[in-house]
Amino acid sequence: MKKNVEKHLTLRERILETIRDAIMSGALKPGEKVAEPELAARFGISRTPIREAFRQLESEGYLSVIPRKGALVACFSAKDVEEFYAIKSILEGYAARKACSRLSTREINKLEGINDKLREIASEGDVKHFFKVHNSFHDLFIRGAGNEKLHEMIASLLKKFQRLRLASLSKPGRMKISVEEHEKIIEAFRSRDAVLAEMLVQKNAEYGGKVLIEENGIADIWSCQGMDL
Amino acid sequence: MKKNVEKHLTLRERILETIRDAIMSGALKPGEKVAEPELAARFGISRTPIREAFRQLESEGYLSVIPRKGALVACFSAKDVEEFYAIKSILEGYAARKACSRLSTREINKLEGINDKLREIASEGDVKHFFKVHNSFHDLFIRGAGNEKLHEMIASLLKKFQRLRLASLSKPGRMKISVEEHEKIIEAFRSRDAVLAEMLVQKNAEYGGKVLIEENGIADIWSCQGMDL
DNA sequence: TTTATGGATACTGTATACAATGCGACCGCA
DNA sequence: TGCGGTCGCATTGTATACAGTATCCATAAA
Repeated sequence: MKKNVEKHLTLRERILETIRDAIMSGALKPGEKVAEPELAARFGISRTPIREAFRQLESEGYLSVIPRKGALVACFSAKDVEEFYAIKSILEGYAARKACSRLSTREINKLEGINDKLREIASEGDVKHFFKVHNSFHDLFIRGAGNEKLHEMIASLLKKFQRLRLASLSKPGRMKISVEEHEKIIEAFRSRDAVLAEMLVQKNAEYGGKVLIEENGIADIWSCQGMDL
Repeated sequence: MKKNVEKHLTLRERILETIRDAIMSGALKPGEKVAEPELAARFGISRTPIREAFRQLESEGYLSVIPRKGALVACFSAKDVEEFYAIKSILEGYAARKACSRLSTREINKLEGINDKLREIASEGDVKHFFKVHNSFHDLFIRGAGNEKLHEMIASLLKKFQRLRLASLSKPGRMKISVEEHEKIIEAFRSRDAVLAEMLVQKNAEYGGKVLIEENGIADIWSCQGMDL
């Protein structure tokens, strides 16, 4: 009776989104155990769709399922973070290089518009809002590379590490710096300097990682001390 | 009573491997429908573990599951192939660049040893054997980059497109050229020329893709004409 | 007091039963 | 003959029941 539109989604699909959101938002913490019967009771459904959702979440890297023991929310080690930002840097850098010759003037203007908005949000200090708009900035030029698989790969990678990136942007002054970096990137796009654009985007990504690793690390928040995988 | 060692694998894990192998080897063709009841009957198990395996295979990109319609083996379009080789090129290239300064002389010698073996197999014309050893060559220097996540990403990407790469290597003369390219790559490693190594590995990957796309394409074998998604 | 062993409990893995939806064939009508 | 609708079957989605195993706690022995 409520939302007939999305009533055609299967229970599995809905529970999948629910759990994934809970993990990304931090409601479910890394290392925390996720029990099937509890979720089944909570949502008033059987274990079957939940188990199927678990399998997908495991493949996507959100859960570590240990046979006959159960599912744990995946943890990040410092090395994971380092590796993540390295890969992000390569892939986004490549996307920027390719996009440089493909972006229309109209799209570059749109990037400028997004960045103007980001500057505004940054001065207000609304990190979550900044994060959303920030994502659309990157999304735009990554799509511009014209490689759909690449776009998917980056998107799923970013999704998995969303918490970390949010934490990175939350560091004092990070938002402002981000806006300035974007400005330079836009400049490179305008002058169709592919090499420069790639370099700037790479630096941008690497900097995001450094901020997290250097300042007292992530160990206290995201890793799972005393837990083996 | 048969194989106690691997008896501790769950049915789901075993059926997962079985289906994935069937897809990678081509026993299950792209676009072909995979029915749960049939598999259940064939292996004498219930649908439950099969369904869970489907969810993983879907996340990994081997199956396209359409709600209430069933599972199809995923298809490749020409664009998929193009995009795949582009990504492979970037990631492997980066791995080579990083590995260049990290590989020990011992490891480089091992690469040389593998390539000698490849030359031998190439002259015999055993494509499947060549393929296996060829993979170990790439695996070695990709691991050498010291980025475990990168290694995983490349591995899962290659796995998914295994059929294509095998087809690429099967083109006449491709194996011999591959050996020669490897030689140059090893040379670059020896002289610790990271930029050259990256460039060569990229070219190597791109060439593998070109071979497939240019020569009468893949459309006749791998794509699914008249099928949407 | 500490450790080991036994059982109870709770959870995972699998099977089966049932519900709901989609597809196709057959029949009726124009 | 062609088109449309309805019925029935097959397949997918979900629930439930059962079996096997791991964990925890209590009790007993050293």
